[in-house]
Amino acid sequence: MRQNAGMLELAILGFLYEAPLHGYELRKRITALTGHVRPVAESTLYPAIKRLEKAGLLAREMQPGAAAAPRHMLTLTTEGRAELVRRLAEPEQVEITDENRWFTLLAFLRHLPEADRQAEVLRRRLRFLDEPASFFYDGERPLRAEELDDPFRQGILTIARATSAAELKWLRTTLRSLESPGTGSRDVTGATDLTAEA
Amino acid sequence: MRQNAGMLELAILGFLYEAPLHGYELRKRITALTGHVRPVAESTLYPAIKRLEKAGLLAREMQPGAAAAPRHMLTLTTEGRAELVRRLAEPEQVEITDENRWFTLLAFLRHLPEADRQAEVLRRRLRFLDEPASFFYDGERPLRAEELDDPFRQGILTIARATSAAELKWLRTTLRSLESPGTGSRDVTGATDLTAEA
DNA sequence: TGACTATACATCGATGACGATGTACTGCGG
DNA sequence: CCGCAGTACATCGTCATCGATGTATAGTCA
Repeated sequence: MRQNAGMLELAILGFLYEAPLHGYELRKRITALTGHVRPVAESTLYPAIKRLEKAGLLAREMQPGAAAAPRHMLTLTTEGRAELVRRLAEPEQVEITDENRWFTLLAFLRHLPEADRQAEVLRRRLRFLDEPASFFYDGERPLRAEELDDPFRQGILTIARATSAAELKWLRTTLRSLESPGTGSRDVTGATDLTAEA
Repeated sequence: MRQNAGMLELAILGFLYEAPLHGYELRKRITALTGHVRPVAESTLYPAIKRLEKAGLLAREMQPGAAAAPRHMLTLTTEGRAELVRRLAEPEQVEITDENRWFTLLAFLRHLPEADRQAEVLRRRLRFLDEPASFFYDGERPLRAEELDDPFRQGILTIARATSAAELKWLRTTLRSLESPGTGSRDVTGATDLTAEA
C-alpha cells in the first residue's frame, strides 16, 4: 500500500458503508469532511471509484438522472465491507501518525465492530503521542518551545503541545468509556441509515 | 504547482538557506522536522534535489567522502534563495490550510525578510481559522461536538477546537509583537550559521 | 431564446512519491 | 578477516494525484 493510497479510499469505503451513494454526492461528503484542509479533485475521485470497483469492493448500478445526468449508484460489496473493517482494525503506521489520515480514520472508526478493537486502535495513537517527539532537536534531545528564539518555530511547538494535550485527554476518557461495558459505542449507523438523498 | 509538490522542496530550500548541506544530512534534518508524522523516503529526496538543481535553484559540489562515500555539497543559488523567499511570501492555499504544510512553512518563515511580510502570511492563516468550518454538517450548518453521538467524531471536533484555540491565541500575540517595531523578529540565521557538520 | 449554473461522469498527459534494489566506502565487534 | 551497521548516492517501475478539458442534462433568470 502506497503511503497516500489510503486516505481517499478509506473515505469512500467509509461513506458507502453508511449508505449507497453516487459519485457526486460522495464527493460532496468527502469535501465536507476534509475539503477545507485538502480539497479532492474530481479527477482523483472517479478513478479511485473505478479502482475500488475493479478490486471488487463496490458495485455500480445505473440510474436515470433524477436531477440531471444519469447516476451510478455505488454500493459496497461484502468484500468492500470487510475491507473497510480490515483497514480500520489494522491501519498503516502513517494513518496513526499523520493527523489528516488519523482524523479520516476516526471519522469511520464507529464502523469497526467491538469496542475493544476500537480501543486497540486508540491505544496505538496513544502510544504514538506518548513518545517524546519534537520538530527540533539539539543532537538527540528534543527542544522545548522555551528554548527556541524563533517565534514561528515556538508556535509550531506551542500548537502541537496544545493539540497533543487535548487529544491525550480525549483519548484517555474515551478509552475508559470503551472499557466499561454497556456504555461502549455500538455501530448504530451502517446499512441502517438509507437516507442518502437530501 | 501540483498540490504535493511544495512540502519537500520547501524543506530543502529552507534548510539549505541556513547552511550548505549534503543530501544525507538534509535527509536527517527533514526527518527530524516532519519524519515522525510523515517519513521521507530516500527515493523521494534525491530526485527532488535533482529537480531543484535542474531548475537552477541549487548547485552541487563534489567532495571526497569524509565519513564514507563521496558527498555532494548542496548550496542554494541566488535564484534558489529568491525562490524560497517567494514561496514563503506567496504560499499556495493548501499550504495555509493543511497543518503539515503550514508547519513546514512556519519552520522557515523567519527567512522571509521584513516583519510585515511575515505578518501578512500569519494573517492568511488567521483568516482561514476564523472561517466557521467543521468536519460534519447538517445541510449547510456546521455541527458542534456536542451535537454528535459518535465519540470518535466528537474527538475530531474536540481536538480541532483545542488546536484552533491554541493557534489563534499564538497568532494574535505573535502578530502583535510583529506589528510593534523593534521587537519584531529579524532573520539572524541565514548564511550566518555555517556550522553544517555535527 | 440564450446564458449561466449545478448536476454528473469521464479521459488524458504530466509528474511527484513510493518501495525495491543496487553500489561503494568506512569503521567496528567478534 | 568477516559480517554488519552506518554513510552516501542513485535508478527503475509503479501508481496516485493533479489540472485541463470534454460531454450531457436540468433548472433558473433575464
